[in-house]
Amino acid sequence: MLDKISKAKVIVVVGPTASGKTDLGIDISKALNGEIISADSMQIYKDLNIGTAKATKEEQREIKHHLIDICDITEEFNVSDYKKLCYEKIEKLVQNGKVPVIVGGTGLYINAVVNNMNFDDYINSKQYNHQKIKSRERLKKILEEKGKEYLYNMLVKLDKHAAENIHMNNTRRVIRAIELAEEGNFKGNIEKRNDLWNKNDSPYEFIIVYIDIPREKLYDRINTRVDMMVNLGVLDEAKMLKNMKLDENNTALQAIGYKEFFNYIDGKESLEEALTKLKQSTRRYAKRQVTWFKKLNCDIIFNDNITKQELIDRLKRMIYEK
RNA sequence: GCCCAGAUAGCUCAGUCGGUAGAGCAGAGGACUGAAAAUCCUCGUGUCGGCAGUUCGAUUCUGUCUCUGGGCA
Repeated sequence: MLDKISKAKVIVVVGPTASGKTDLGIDISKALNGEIISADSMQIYKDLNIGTAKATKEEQREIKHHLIDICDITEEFNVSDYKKLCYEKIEKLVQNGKVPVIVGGTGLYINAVVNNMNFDDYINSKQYNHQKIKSRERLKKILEEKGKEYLYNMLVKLDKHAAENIHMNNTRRVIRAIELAEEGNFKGNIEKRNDLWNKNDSPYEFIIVYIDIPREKLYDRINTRVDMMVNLGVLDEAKMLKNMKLDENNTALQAIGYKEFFNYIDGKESLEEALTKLKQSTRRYAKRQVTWFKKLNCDIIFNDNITKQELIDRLKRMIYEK
């Protein structure tokens, strides 16, 4: 009981893409003396601004945003990096008397923070970049030559419990699990899995706000936002990214909002077609996000039944009153 | 006006030698523990264009009508 009271409160704003997280996060931060910590696997990268729907420079001047623009496009980054940096930021803000407001749509990152996922054998991914890519190429070659069944059996031998949780067809995650097992990280081990959930040991108490928008309305917002991005100049960003000739596995290339324009830039497709595809993959992404957040234990659902002011008042009470 | 080809799931189409039907795409649901805006799994009942005829039985055969392509006038 005493424990709970003494824990620093952290607000978390989640919701699908285009649901209005950025605006809500800023409004909450303004009202509660907060600063924003982004939880977004793509806004991590510098130079991807319009397509990732980053807060504008003006918005960032109004309210400080953290964990945005911290990597070059060529750099590797992963959940454990994120979790570590995020906890460091939270600690710093708390010490400065600020309310941390985590805003983002990357379910895995949110999960890692909120459930205090344990990465005690932390390895800085940047240092191991080269080695990892080499081992990934090796595994991909095995997949190509011997097939997914062979690859899957490799994992079964290395880490049976990890294999049980991964479908054989999900070769990408099979490869990732083999990589980890070969590094000595047996994530599938049952005892260890239980250890990974340390929610109650987290030094912070997370107050999760989920933005809930009717599907139809969300899809409308996605469509108009995509059109807006074109006017703002995503195509220039897409061209820049394309000209970098990055490795096909590069994380930044996975971002929705750039690769969809590549065929148009090459003249193989009309702009219309590219936009249709982009809107579609954004909708699908939003759907996957909704699935993810449904599982999260949210404290407040922000929908038409509650005004923004009511939400803020409620958060205020939760933070300052016992 | 005449001739030909179509009309089947939201879209594109397959199929049923007559026993009421299935793919791809779209869409929906789900998973997710070190690449996650990625990756993967599951889900297909629809007056088979309308009406009539033949038949035990028609989406399938026949006739007719409507509509859509294409050709000839």
